[in-house]
Amino acid sequence: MALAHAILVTLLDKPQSGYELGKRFDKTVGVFWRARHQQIYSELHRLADKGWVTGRTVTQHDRPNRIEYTITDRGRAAVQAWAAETVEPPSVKEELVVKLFALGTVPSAVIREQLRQRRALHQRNLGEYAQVMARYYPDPARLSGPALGRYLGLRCGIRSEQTGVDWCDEALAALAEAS
Amino acid sequence: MALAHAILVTLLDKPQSGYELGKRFDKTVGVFWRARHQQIYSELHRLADKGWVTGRTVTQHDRPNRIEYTITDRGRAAVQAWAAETVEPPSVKEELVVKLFALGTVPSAVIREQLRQRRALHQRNLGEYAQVMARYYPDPARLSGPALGRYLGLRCGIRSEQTGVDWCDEALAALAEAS
DNA sequence: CTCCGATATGCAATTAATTGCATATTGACG
DNA sequence: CGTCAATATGCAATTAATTGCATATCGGAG
Repeated sequence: MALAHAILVTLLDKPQSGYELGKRFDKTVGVFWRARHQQIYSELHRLADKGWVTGRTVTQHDRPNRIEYTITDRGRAAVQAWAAETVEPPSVKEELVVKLFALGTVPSAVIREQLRQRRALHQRNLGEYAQVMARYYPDPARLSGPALGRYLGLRCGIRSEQTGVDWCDEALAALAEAS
Repeated sequence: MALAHAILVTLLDKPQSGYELGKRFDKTVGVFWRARHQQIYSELHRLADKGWVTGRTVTQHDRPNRIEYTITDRGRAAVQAWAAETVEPPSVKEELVVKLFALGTVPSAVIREQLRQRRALHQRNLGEYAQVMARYYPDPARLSGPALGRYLGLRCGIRSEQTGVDWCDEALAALAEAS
């Protein structure tokens, strides 16, 4: 029941359509709670049924109409109640490490190739985050409220991507010797 | 389709019952691919149907009988095929960061409390990992094969728990000022 | 003797998530 | 003019995962 809350939290910022939410998700909250567009659309219907959001069709002439969702007071109350609940520990699905456990049965060259790809992914994400940081948070010391929260989320992303790069390097070094 | 492979990988080490797999999961592979016992039992049935594992009932006198599963050659082949496939990017569900995005609507004291709890969790995990490290990998330089893979998995866990602690500290410091 | 906790396995119902597909508009490219 | 990409929303089927419950044995505590 937390995708609902991830969507609500995004709507706190401003009213948005399902499509926008989907796009936005990729960059911000979605990094920490990924969802496909189908899931977002159906969750929005459920949220509307519960009265936590209201939808309004916005007629557009240059492109298909969109349905803009606004969080309601009851939705805001739901966010506050949820925020006060005990937080669940993070859930990770990290297939690459599972593959490492198969070393011995699987040739290390196969694993090394995947480690290189993973390293490149982390590096790419780091680059993107650096851009966001430079563009939106040039002066982190002055932040407060929602902006501070988003900044700290970005910092979390940066730290874990950097950790990913470092770990890949360590693993690649260890496997190079062991070849 | 990757819980199946997580189980197979664990069975590479030695034949195990569903119960053992469940216990083991908590400590090793399960850190990177969590699953409940119900899921493990039903997945084992599916794996047996596919002929990737074989089950054998072991009569026990001091406790209930258990079904010990052994990976087959076809199972081993499946592991190798899976290992060569492109690895999926890690999927994270990190509710705590989502909550941070609600700052402004949610009082920062609520978030701070949860950050403290999360920090304690990371610290606790670090302690457990340190024990495993001391007990099983006192001399990492000499490792090879499956043991090296498990060691690198542990290193991944240690690095990300440490990153978690550091990030919590950063967030707590930032929120203390902003109160 | 009864209850509790660890061991050991599992079913059934529900919810969450993925996969595959469907539809419709507009502008740009060739 | 046809096709492609981006915008925009959604259904249906399947799979994965969670929640809640059920059962059974054994040893130890009270």
